[in-house]
Amino acid sequence: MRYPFKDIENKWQEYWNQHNVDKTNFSKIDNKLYCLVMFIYPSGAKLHCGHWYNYGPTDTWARFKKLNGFNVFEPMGYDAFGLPAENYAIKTGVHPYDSTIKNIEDIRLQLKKMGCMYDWNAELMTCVPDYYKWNQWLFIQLYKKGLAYRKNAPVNWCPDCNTVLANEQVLADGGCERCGTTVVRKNLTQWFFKITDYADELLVGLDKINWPEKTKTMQRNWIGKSFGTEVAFKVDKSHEEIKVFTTRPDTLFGVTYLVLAPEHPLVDKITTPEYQEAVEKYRDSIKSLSETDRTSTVKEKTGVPIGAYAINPVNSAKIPIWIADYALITYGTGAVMAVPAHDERDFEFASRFNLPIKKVILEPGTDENTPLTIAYTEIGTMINSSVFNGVMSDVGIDSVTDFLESRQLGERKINYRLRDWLISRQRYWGTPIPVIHCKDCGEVLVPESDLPVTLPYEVEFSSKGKSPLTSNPDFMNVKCPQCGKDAQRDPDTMDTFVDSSWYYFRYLNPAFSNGIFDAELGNNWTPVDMYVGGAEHATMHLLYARFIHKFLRDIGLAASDEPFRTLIHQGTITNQGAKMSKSKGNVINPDDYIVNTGADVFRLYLMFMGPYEMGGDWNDKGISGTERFVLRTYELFKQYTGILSDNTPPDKFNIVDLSEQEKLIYRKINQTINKFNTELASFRFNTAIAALMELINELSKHLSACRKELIAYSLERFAVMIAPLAPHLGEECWEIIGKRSSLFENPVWFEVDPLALTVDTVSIALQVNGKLRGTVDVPLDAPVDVVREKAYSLESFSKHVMDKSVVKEIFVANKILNIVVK
RNA sequence: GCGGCUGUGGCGUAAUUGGUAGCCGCGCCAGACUUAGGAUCUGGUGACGAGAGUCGUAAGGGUUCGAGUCCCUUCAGCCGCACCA
Repeated sequence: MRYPFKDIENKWQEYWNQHNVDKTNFSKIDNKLYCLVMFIYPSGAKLHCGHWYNYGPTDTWARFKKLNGFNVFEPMGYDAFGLPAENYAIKTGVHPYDSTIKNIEDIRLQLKKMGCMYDWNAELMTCVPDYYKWNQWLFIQLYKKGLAYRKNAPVNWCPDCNTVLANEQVLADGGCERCGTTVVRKNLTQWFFKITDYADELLVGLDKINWPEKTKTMQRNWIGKSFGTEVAFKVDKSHEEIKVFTTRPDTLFGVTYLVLAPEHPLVDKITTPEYQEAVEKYRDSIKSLSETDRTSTVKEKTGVPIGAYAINPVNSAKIPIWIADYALITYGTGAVMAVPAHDERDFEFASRFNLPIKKVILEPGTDENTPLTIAYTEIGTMINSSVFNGVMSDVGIDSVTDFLESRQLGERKINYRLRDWLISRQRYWGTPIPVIHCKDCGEVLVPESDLPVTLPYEVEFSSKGKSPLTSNPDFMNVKCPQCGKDAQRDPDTMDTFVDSSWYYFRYLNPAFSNGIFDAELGNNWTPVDMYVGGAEHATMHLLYARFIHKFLRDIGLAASDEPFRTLIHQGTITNQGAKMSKSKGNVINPDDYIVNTGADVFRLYLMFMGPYEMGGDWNDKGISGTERFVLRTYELFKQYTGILSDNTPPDKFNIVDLSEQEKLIYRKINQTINKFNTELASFRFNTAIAALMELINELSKHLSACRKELIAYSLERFAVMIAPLAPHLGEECWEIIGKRSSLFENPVWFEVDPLALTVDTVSIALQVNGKLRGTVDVPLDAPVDVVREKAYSLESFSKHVMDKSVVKEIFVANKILNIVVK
């Protein structure tokens, strides 16, 4: 390849750097555009193809916007805390701080070679006190509002990572999000952020943001809002009552037993002595099961009665109380009213344990005596339901609830599947929790003036199951800020998702020392206009960040309701069908490509592979195509070096003055700009590149036959379009034809000449009975008579019409003439 | 099990949104330049057929003058959810 990519790419990277081309002027806000990619998680390997696929095309979009006149801010940073660095330390003895800093240095060099217009003044990393101090500050503000609290609860414990995990970090198969090890349940006292307080707002806010529907659906399902009724059942021969949550109060008359979660606190109180042993045995038997095993729909339902009975508040029926693991302590009240006739799970359970099945909703077309083979869960007529007999069950939901509310037997209730965010981790490489535990004063916040609580360097990493920080007495032992007596620091660190919940604010001025971030800048520059990152964060980072954003708004630090206005997920690049990972040894190293073809070619190829949101399997067979394209472009421009010095192209040409070949070129240029604008605006890089390839094919055929002004006109526009895609090449081409300043320093974008978009002749498809029988070229908007006449004079067409009677004629101007014959 | 997305030449893909299927690129074939070509340029390239033509967008059916596009059934792949009462 004769294209000197190395020289050219170095040259422009140096130029951009020296002239501060990529630095954002934050004072100009009328045309601001904040373009963000999910920052890099450096605690393991270096940049791979997937990162490039995320960052390169997004930078192309940002550059396109910059050329279009936007004041673009595009930052990059490092999500630098986290388990991998610590696990690496356990394995090799290299301290997480050292390995992370080293890694970041390597990654920074790689990033700079990509030629993205990151504002390096804005670079940040989360593992330094300057940053995590504000995690601690945030924690304190949440605590003060009652939104950070500690409780003992059944939590997800990863035995391999030796730490608890948030619900969001447990995979569908019950594995740990980081290492895949099966997560077990443990009862532990842990710190939580009360995201559930924002459940409803997190739900309705989704309607206002431009995110992929799929992601919004996932968040909606994760939040899991359901409307229902809470009904109180008295326990027979006891003062206790059991509250159940149900979405089907219309089936209340059909309750034949009650189920408590095995962990339900009432179980110990109301189990009768003769059942105690069986209950304990049952509880033991399910202890070893993971949450996923317990909630698996394929597993046969298990449970035991506890000897106590409950009274149905609407008909005073005495019904047995059971415990069963299909009742979850973590959802609703931890108790279920079982209506086997109208709930599949209850039906299965009742059938297995010979519990009565009482029909209270009649399926249309059946009668009371029709036996049930499966639960009937649809709408029907209520029966065996006292005063509600004959009412349709969908109406009955409200009527029964009204009835219960009027007698104080129950009330309407909204339940969420979302649970509070467990943020403490029994790990070292994270933000220390700013709390001191005092024997007398209990949990005491570290005063804000004492922040940051600095993460000590010296710790023992392999202290299994205990927070590593406990191994450093200098860190752990402190005086209580309230009473001054000996006390101990909280030994846990925060989930790294806390770091990433507000980093987009900090980017605006990472050196800001008067607060978590510069709120004025924050108000001017957020929400983020475009956010690009992987879909795997749908119910983790992307949910947490929305929560924290709303909290920051509520304490007066943010003006908007949502952090990310538009969200796009890049597809996944796989290798031989498998996700690239270090452990599988199938990672494609982009560095090799940069050395062999240059950054421009590589990012062009990534964009050309296919639709951005689809991703695909890695295959470099086609890279020579983009290589050739770059070379052809470069050589075309070289042919016309300095053309602008003695030819000043006009803003537009008058089409009628142009020769046939000039018309062709003039139209093609304008059509391409037009197409390019719409394609690039919506991240369709592949089609934008295809349009430019078509253009260069056309240019290399006809450009030399054009007058100099039109050549200059065409090349100016071509350079501007190639620039966002291949920025070094774009700048170089811009310079070759004689432009004096950098394109990205003085952005330019050309208007389309609308007159050049219309053609004067169109090719019309001729069909007989829907089959193509030829085409004719006619003037634009030619009437049917003209087209018909031309069509019939065409033998390949007319021979299919001859000797047949015309039934119908369909004519769509400029498109098609279809004759239906018999 | 439920829900969603996807399925187009040898390959990656495109298709003005119901109107000439296969743009662009890879690969392949032929030619040009060349001491040489795994460089570059030009042309060709869905299948079958000598040709007229016929067939062709996972499979089958339907709506329509006309379907890759809309509807129904089935299959395959990917993703999400999975006892949430």
